[in-house]
Amino acid sequence: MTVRTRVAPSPTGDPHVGTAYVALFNYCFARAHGGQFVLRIEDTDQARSTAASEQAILDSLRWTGLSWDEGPDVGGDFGPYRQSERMALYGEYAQQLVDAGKAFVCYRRPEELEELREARRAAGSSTALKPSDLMLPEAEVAARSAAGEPFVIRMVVPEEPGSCRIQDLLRGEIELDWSMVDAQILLKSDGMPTYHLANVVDDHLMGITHVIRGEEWINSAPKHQLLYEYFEWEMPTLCHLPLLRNPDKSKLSKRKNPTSILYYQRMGFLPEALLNYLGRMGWSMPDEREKFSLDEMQAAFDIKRVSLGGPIFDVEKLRWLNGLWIREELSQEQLAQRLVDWAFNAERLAEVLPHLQPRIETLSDFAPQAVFLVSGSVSIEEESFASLNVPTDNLLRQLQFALWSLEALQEWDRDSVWSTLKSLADALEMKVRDFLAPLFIAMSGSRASISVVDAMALLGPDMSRARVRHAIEVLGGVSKKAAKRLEKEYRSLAA
RNA sequence: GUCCCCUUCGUCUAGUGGCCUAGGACACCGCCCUUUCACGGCGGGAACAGGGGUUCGAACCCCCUAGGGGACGCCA
Repeated sequence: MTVRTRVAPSPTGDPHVGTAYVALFNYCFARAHGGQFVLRIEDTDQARSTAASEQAILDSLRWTGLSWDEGPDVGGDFGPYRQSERMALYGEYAQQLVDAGKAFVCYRRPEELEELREARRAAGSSTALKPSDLMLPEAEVAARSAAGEPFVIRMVVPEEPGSCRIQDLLRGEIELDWSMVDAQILLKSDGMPTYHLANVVDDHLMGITHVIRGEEWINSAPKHQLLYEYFEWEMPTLCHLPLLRNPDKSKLSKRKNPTSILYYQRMGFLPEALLNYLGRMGWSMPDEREKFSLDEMQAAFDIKRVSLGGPIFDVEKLRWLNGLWIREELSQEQLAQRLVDWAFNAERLAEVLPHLQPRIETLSDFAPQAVFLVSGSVSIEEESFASLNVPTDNLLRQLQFALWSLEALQEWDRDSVWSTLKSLADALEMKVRDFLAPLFIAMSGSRASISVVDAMALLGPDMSRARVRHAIEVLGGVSKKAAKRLEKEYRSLAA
């Protein structure tokens, strides 16, 4: 038995807790059955996949304590630096399908696709585009081909009414209508495969027998099943896990919650506790105990004990569990070591000291000035902003705009943060100093601290954003209505 | 809008036809321990979404309704 987790690097390089969640269940399932657990990195999207973002996700998964087996080397090593090999690999399989009449070359332009979809939406039906919808007259195809227009390869899908049956390990049989399944793009115009093709080809080449993934994939299972049929390969067993949710029950997202593993690491959660907590999401020990190690979970693991309701990620309970681990599982010496490794190691100090050395007169000045860099959150209230003499509404506006721009930021370093905030201040026709003032307080809890941009770089994206969010909340929050109005204004600023 | 998935305390869950007057945990409240605060101990309030069936018997099986979520991309 071989079980895999596909890990998708995010453009910002933040490894998502959802990835660790799925990986944990894959790990336990594989190990409990004496099988192999392997990782497969998604690198079919050139925008999100860099050597750094791949390394980041691997590192943070390793931090949680999960381990994996070396899988077969499919299509060359991972990474964009080996892209040409991978293109050749998937291109071959795509061609194989084209030759067999199971896939076709498509020269449709994005505008045309949008038009077709719009027409269907207006008709109130499914927006799935079928091969016959996409067909162009032969002369047109020849013309576009001769003009060197970009093309994609799409899969052929059934057009007649009917449904497809999918077997799910937890849900049993799921019946999905073919009318919902579109002529999925297999090979993009840049020559890279989409998830769907890469997924099936990789899994086959890697000898994957079980696929445990998020519920969001159920709807594309028919495509995958069809591809297995086209290639005449044996299909792995599918199992769809429930999705982790925000407190408002929507799919866990960084707009509403810190979702990066790095955040929980920086926040001072123990990897054992984080994994333990994730193991309690939709799953329970047979004896119902709350605290258990990875080994214990694996030993008692039974995939049938997964409950299907999407669990809400509750940081309060995670904190309690983390406290249990600290109190009950760590000796004083071990705790001391954890503390050192966490924030008081030479490497971290080297990042922080350049900013603080010029500002301290005695060694004891260090702690009060650095406290906000190691704290999980800063204690601020509405009063904290009073000295700025800016109306609350304006403060909220500035903070909300800053938050949005920071959420959109792809690279998190001093310069990127600075230029984003600077251009925002310019757009608002504000002095950078005035614009940054409330952010200063949001980050550090005071008006006197190291440069806010440096502080954000040191704190990292999730921690920084969480603090801006906290400040907004402290100031009374932004109502839905106000958010809508602000968003409009924000968009016009960006334009 | 269309299709799919889901539905036990506020939250995480136990529960697979009688053991359920529905158990545990977080959070909350009260009491005890304690020079304070935590920790710890004891206790409390708090749920089977609604309606129909099936059955001697339904949280558990079936149907309908409602609610929530997801998918509908040259993202994964």
